[in-house]
Amino acid sequence: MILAKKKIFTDFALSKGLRSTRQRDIILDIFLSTHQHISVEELYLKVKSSTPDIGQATVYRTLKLFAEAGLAREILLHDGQTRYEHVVAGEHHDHLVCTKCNSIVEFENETIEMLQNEIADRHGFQIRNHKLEIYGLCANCR
Amino acid sequence: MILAKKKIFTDFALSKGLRSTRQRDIILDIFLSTHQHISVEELYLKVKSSTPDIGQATVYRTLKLFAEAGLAREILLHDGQTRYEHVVAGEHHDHLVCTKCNSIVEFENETIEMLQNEIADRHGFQIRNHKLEIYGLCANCR
DNA sequence: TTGGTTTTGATAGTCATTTTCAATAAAACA
DNA sequence: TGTTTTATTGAAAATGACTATCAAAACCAA
Ligand SMILES: [Mn+2]
Ligand SMILES: [Mn+2]
Ligand SMILES: [Zn+2]
Ligand SMILES: [Zn+2]
Repeated sequence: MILAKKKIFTDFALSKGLRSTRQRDIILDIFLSTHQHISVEELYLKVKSSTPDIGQATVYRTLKLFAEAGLAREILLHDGQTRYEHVVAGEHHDHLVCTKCNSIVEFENETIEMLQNEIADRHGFQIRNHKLEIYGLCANCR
Repeated sequence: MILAKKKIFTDFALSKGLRSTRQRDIILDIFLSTHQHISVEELYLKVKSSTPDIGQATVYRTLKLFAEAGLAREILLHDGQTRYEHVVAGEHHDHLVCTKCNSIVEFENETIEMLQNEIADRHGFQIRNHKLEIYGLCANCR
C-alpha cells in the first residue's frame, strides 16, 4: 500500500507537470512511515534528522501537495498547528479528541454520514467535505 | 433574554472573583447586540466606534471570558480568524459552511447528537463539546 | 550538454493572537 | 471617607505558525 500511495503521488505530479525531486521522495517516505496525526513541525524534525539539508518551507509546501494529491488530509484541531493524516482510499473517519492528553480516537459512523447528506440536501447544499470532532476526556483521563 | 445573559456573566464573574468593569459591560452589550458569527476584529471595530478608548487586547480577553462563562462559543472555520456566536441555553446547532461565499447555515439534528453520545460511550469517552462542520457549496453558489 | 523552467532553502514578511508592564480602576479595608 | 490591595487595562512588543521572496541549485526535454 505504500507503493500504491507513491503511485498516487507520481500520477498526481505527472498530471500537474510537477518534477520529481529528492526532497519530495524523502518527505513522502517519511510521511508514509508515520502514523496518527502529525504536525508539520513534527514531520519537519523527522525529515531534518534523516536529511538535514531539507528546509522547513519545503516540508510545508510538500505536505500541501500530498493533500492536494489526495493522500493526506489536513486536520485543524484547537492547538494552532496544522496536522496531516493518511487518507485511505474510500474510507473516512472522524475524531474523538482528548482535551487533557491530546490523544485521538478515530471512529466511523455510516448513519451520521447519511444524515449529513440528508441535511445538506434539505438545504440545497453540495458537500465537499466535513469535519466532526468530539472533544472531551478519554477513558484514561476521565 | 439579554438580561438573563448579563446575569450569567455577572454570576460567572462573581464565582471567579472577577471585577465588574466598564469595558466588560460595554463589550457584553455590543456582543449581545450582534447576530451570527462575529470575528474578534469585527467586534473590536464595533466597540471602538462606540467607545474608542477600549483596546483590542481587552476585546480578545473579554470574549474568552464570555466563552468560559458559557454565553459565547468559539468557532474556528478555515479563514484564520476566531469567531464567536451566542450560546442559547439548552440549544445546540452545527454548521453548513459555504466555501465560496462564506455563508453559514445552522442546523440541528437530534439523531446525530444521540449517535455521538453512543460513540463516546462505546469508547469510554466523556464528551465536553463537539463540532460538526459541513463544507461545500451553498444553494446560491453551486 | 544545454537552456528554459521548476524547485529549493534561507530569510524576511505577514497576520492573528498573546504577553508584558506601567498606569489605572475596582473592591476591601480601616 | 481615605488608604491599601489587587485586578484590569491599553499600548506596544513579542510570539508563532505559516507564506512570500529570490538567488542558487536541480530537473528534464531536446
Ligand atoms: Mn484520523
Ligand atoms: Mn452558529
Ligand atoms: Zn486523555
Ligand atoms: Zn455560497
